[in-house]
Amino acid sequence: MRADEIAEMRRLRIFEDVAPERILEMLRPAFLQRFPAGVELVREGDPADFLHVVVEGQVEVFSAYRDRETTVSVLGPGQCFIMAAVVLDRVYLKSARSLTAARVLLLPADAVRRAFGEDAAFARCLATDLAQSYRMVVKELKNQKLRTGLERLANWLLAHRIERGNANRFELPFEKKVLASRLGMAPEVLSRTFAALTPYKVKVKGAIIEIGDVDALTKLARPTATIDDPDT
Amino acid sequence: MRADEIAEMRRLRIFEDVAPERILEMLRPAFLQRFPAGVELVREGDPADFLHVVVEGQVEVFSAYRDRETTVSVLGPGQCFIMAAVVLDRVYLKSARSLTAARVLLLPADAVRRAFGEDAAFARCLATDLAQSYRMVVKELKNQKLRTGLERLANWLLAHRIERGNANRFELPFEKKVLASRLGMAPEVLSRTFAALTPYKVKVKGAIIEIGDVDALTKLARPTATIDDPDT
DNA sequence: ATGGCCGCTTGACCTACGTCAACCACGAAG
DNA sequence: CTTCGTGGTTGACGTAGGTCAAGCGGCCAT
Repeated sequence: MRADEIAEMRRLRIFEDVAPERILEMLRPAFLQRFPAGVELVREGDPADFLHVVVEGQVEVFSAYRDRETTVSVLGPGQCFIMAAVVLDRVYLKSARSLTAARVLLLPADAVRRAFGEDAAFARCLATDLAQSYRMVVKELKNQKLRTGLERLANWLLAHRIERGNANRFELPFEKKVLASRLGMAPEVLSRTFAALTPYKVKVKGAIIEIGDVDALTKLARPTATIDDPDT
Repeated sequence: MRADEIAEMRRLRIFEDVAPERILEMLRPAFLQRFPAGVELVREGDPADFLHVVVEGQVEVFSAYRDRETTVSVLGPGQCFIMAAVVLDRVYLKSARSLTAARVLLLPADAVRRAFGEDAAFARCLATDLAQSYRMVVKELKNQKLRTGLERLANWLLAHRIERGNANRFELPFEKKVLASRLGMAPEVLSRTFAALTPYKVKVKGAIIEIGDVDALTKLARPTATIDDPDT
């Protein structure tokens, strides 16, 4: 890794409050790798050799069972995945593939575990990160078990609107079939569900979404802090 | 708290590898409380004042949205809940109620956070516990998104059979309506789904379940380590 | 330019599941 | 013993969502 790359890496959230020497020690055996789109980075069931951090691009985390497949999340720069498997030295529970061309930082699992065992600041860092991840999944589980497809889409749109700085017009960050899988429905159903939102002034033209009446959509979606607020 | 109670508490899994003085320091401001069945212990959306540990009895963790409700998990002795909220100093994401009469250890949140900040062993303990909890929820999310009700029930039965020491005959640990909610279906649907398992030699007489042909049920359920194995 | 591929949409149909209501079994309280 | 309440079951029906197939439009490569 080059010096400028190392400088870039140490600003990652997982290294917050960790001593600089410790960060360098962990980065020494690490790789910063480039992948084209559509590559499987990690396969469910394999032992966890690396802690992965997305530096650039998008990574889809998904899982398969029988002939079905579902995407658990889509990660962007700064987010890392499969921390729990690395900390516990277990197999990956999910697979991951690059959705776009991507740069990924690969931290060898044993180095991470050693740092976890020796460095209290890093251990705390991982703990808070794990706690946040845990809460995210819990929210997603509630989203799935308590809401219909229409409600999930409506709430996703509202959450994404906020993420985009309250923009009432934005482009979908990934393909509709990925969104469908993330929301837990078939692509065809997503199409129909978008169509069902036209009475609420949601316009769809290709990947461009326009939310014509935020209040109407909010009344339909009924967002809740304990499911939809990422800071709660 | 009495001396014998304190001795009982320090054997809890969350205190593994934590120095005895530290444990005592955390237990000093703690309460060991008894609750009758059916009491709400924690309400979703409230700030997290206590880390709860079930010492005796059963606790149902659930969440509500609009007029719906779903149970996220049912906890028994030794398991603790809402750790993530305590560590991050956020509100509870889920509610909890006692399903039976129960004894619960209540550790004040600020004491837990102080110990987390000062004691590396305890921080690591929380981190691994959080990592395990994280993986459990991920498995449950996959269970929900990738399987039908029939598959969820079949797999739950197999998992529970193992938990009971490979007993082919056992009693349900809680009411069927709770099981239905845990599995993510209406109580009526659970009844019908049980009925649909008779061709696979599953007999139901009240709360007693008899699995007549483990192989047949396994062939139907197709359990997977990355969803069903609690040690994976 | 054009042929082919891929993502998306639409329609028709089917299945899994939720809902509502009646009914039954069992146990607690009178 | 009777009565009532609660948990569970069953039937009839409605709805959400999956599936299959056809068609459409944009985009890339020849």
